[in-house]
Amino acid sequence: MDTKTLCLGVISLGAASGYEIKKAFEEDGLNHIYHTSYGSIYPALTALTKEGLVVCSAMAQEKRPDKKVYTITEAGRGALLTALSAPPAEDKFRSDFLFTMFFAHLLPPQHVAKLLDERIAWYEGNLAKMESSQGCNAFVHGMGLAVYRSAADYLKSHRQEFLDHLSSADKLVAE
Amino acid sequence: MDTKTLCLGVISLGAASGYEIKKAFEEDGLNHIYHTSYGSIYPALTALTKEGLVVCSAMAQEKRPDKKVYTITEAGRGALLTALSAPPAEDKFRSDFLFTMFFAHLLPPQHVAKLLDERIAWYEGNLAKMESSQGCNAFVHGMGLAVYRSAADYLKSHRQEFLDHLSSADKLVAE
DNA sequence: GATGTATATATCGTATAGATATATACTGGA
DNA sequence: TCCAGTATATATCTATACGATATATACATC
Repeated sequence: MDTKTLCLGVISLGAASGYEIKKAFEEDGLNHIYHTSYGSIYPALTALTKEGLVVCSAMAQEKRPDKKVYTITEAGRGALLTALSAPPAEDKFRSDFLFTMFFAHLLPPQHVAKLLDERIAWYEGNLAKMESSQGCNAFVHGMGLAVYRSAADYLKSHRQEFLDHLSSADKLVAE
Repeated sequence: MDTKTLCLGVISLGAASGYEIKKAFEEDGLNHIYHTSYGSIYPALTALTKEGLVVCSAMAQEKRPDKKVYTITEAGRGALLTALSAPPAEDKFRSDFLFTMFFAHLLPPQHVAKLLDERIAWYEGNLAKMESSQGCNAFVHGMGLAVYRSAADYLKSHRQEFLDHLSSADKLVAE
């Protein structure tokens, strides 16, 4: 799913600026589903405009920087439908944290404990945010909640076991 | 977590070739935790060798292409420890599928049903593979299992509800 | 008065993903 | 038997993506 499609999707829900598209991937229903950055969004919007899939209208704002609002065209709706009809790529979970835990035996136990606690807090913080906002698509929102909840639950219920396992393995090495 | 660190981590568990490092991120315990490609691995191995963090020994093989086996150095173990001690980035879940489901109202219902069934099968297939292999790190392996299981369970238990919701929303539009 | 956050666009360099090229050997089906 | 597909193995190329940075204004907070 390239950035052009991501932008087109957001704009299909209503005219938006690059800044607002970025926010949609941070706050709104798209959070934790896909990620993107200004470095990809702005060039994508320029390309979409050139291809006639969106139109741009500059908006002068009082007390705010000028805003460029992009609106989807009929051709844009067609292109979005085509892109969404292609077989979706595999779901990918990427975790610096789990990679680090894979090598926890190399790290001081108190550092591992700190990392575990921080990640539990991170998941719980996100869960609280997600639970308070209902998201625009209940099915997608619910899936995010289910996955994050299981991650938080797993970390909480296996934290001590893992730390115990690490320290007992350490003792064996010391012997 | 850059590719150099990913390679260094795998090599720290035992000497490995670029091909074997790739496999570690596809089959072994690192599957579903982090992803990388030859386009990143081979340049990373070259850089690691130049920096003296790994050493390369060419291995001629009978009936197989030559293999370059990389072994970690003491400096490499130090560099790995330093990299693992840095604060880990946020966990990121990226799903073409969920992004598509976010716009399910634009797609034919039977196509949405097909996508749901395929994704359920995909999660269940992965779960079966993960359950049969025990992984080298029980904690990390267990987290992967927990998350995938919750994803599969969620999709199975909300599939029909979602499809019903889509068709009823469709009827409202038609009226 | 200084610092931080929010709004808003844009670009730059590096890193990454994914496809492709090359080569050999084995396996399974038509 | 031949052909296609899969597995082993390295390497590179291009397009894209990420993350940091620059710029500018306004507002809140300390």
